[in-house]
Amino acid sequence: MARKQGSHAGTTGPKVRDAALRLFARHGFAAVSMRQIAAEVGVQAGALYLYTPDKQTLLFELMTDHLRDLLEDWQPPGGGPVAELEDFARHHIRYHLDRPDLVFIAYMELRNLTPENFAAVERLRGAYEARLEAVLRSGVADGKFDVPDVKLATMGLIAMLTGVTTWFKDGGRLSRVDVEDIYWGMVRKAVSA
Amino acid sequence: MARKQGSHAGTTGPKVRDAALRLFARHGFAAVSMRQIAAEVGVQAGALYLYTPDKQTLLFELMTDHLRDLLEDWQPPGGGPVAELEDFARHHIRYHLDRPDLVFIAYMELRNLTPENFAAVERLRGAYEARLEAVLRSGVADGKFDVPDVKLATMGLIAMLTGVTTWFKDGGRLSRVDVEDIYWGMVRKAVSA
DNA sequence: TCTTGAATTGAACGAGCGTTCAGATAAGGT
DNA sequence: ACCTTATCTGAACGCTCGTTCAATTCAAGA
Repeated sequence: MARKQGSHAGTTGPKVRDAALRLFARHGFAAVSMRQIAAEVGVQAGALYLYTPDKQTLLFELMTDHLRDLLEDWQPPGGGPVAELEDFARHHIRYHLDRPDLVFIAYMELRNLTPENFAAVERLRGAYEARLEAVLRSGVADGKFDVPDVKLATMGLIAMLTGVTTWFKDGGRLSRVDVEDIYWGMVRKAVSA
Repeated sequence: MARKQGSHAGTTGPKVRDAALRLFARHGFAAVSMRQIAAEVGVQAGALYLYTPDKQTLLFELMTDHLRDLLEDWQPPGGGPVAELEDFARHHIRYHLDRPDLVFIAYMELRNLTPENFAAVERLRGAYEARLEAVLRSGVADGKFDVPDVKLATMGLIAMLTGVTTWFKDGGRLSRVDVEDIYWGMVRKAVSA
């Protein structure tokens, strides 16, 4: 009854995060117990506290790491507003289809964050939205796009693109590239001058 | 310590549902206890079981009543695909802005339903989506719309429109009608031939 | 006014919760 | 081979959970 064979912080730590991610996404933060996470990892509940100060921080760090990844994943590539908007749309869809659990959690469990943690997550999300907003604004400025309200268009487009995670299944009627193409077509037309 | 003054099933019943709705939306189904709901209503926890067989059914009935309302709220008004699409978009936005808590719950708490209850809710949601799908399909048939995939366009448009609940605040920069107009403009262009 | 039944209390049930910690064991540098 | 230290166990803490039920009181029809 003590340290286990093969135990190593470098392997257990990520396993804790993976298990928490999967379980939070499937059942919701509040519905998942530390003992369930521990069972998934193969340790006792007490051992989790070597890797996180508490349950709330576990959630918070999953969210912020995800949003930081998302921000790093896309920088405006240049080439003008239309090319940048296409690049954004395709990257957004790819990133979201690759990490459905993280996306789900980052949208759904905001209310389980403390006010400070919530503010930090909202700041990161705002930074991402500002990227798209800047592309739209520059496209409006040189007459490539026509939208009555850039902020609203930003929110509308992100909602539409993110929604792909709610229905897309690999091996279905449409491939990922098909989906990218079709969404990009709708985005392009929705903001076209 | 027993029956309270002014007690009446006709008043307590709705109060239970209202309190559950508000609390579920704010904190999540799993994070809300029957005792919290009871406190909000002004009764003891045991009394709730006169109005619902259990906590899960309370959630399920909130969802199904909402979706049935949504289905009743909009019938194709005729006048051709373009007019019908506009009517759908405007109704969808209005309905969702009027019931943010119900909308939130119906999207977020699906994973807390039993498989049977989940299937029933999905059936209702599918019926609603089929309404929009039919409008798009008829518009494509007579050349008014051009979308590469009607099903995907349906999901994309509903996601975009529903997303309005995540950011709209009354008294902000844009009125509800402004928002309706702008979203309708984007929808129209996104599916335009 | 009396009686009947609907509405509610308050206590209790067993179970599970997040978190802490002393003690035990394996890993890894010397 | 030894020793230190990182890793983990298992028990325990006080608390809350959903749900049940006998007892009690109010409302309302006769």
